[in-house]
Amino acid sequence: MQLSSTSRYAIRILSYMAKQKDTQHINATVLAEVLSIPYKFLTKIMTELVNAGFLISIRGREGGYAFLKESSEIKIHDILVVFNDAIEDKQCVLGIGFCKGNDIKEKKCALHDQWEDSKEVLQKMFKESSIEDITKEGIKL
Amino acid sequence: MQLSSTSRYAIRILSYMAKQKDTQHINATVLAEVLSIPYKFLTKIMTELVNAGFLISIRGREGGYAFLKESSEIKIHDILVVFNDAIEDKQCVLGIGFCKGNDIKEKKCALHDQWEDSKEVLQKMFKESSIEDITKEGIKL
DNA sequence: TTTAAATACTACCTAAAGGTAGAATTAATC
DNA sequence: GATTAATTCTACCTTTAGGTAGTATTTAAA
Repeated sequence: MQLSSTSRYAIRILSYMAKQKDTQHINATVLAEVLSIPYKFLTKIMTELVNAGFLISIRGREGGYAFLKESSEIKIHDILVVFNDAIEDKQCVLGIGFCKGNDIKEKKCALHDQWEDSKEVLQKMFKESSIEDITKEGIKL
Repeated sequence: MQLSSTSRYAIRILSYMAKQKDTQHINATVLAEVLSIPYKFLTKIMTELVNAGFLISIRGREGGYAFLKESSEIKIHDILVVFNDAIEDKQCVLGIGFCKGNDIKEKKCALHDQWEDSKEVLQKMFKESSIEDITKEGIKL
């Protein structure tokens, strides 16, 4: 029960980039090094972050990546959506296709009520926390 | 961000078994059928549930599985531990090995504070809910 | 204009999760 | 005692996530 490592990498990357406010853009070699992420895997993730519209890439020599969206506008939830790691509203903790929620009592799954509460706390956290929010001085990435 | 399907199967199996109070024991063929779990995969899980001490197996003709532990004594958390799906106390949402929690501010990861709250809600749910608790009339498995 | 340093694309490799197959073992019933 | 219905063991197959390799493309600097 945890986020995929791809999602975790992505969050750390964006959070680190947000911390470097003074820098115009930053390249993959540096990111891979400071964040201890395999270079080739990181570039794959970067391309997805560009395609998702969070970043722009500057190609060629002296190139790199920079924010397209404001870091305050990028919520953790948005990142999880890109990497298929978000908790769907209707998602049931015990599986798919047999829990029909509160409508009909018969169709509730065994953990339905307990999960509803936890799910809301998690979703709230992911939907309300932006990259800017989680990027404070003194944190480790 | 969800439980492994193995864990979900295991919870559903135990929950279904707990519902059949009058039945002494129940066999794999029936379980696989009513729960729509591939028979061969189910038997693999059953063996793990036996080895974990939740169930006993009755081998040979007319055999099957029965509870060894009381269903009220089997917490969801215990099941998740068996299938390496539990949330560790120290587990950080952004990865392993770089978030040292509240001790030193410098070592907190970017989502530390937000995750702490959610983690506690989840852990509480998993640690306090027993198989008996989640096995109520009118629920779908 | 060449070179070097960067991203992008395509294809593949590896490990783990999910799932399957078949034979061995066990024990009640005929 | 033979048969049958059950669990168990060992080994393998398939899919997906995580990761790697190599080449093409882009562009600033020399």
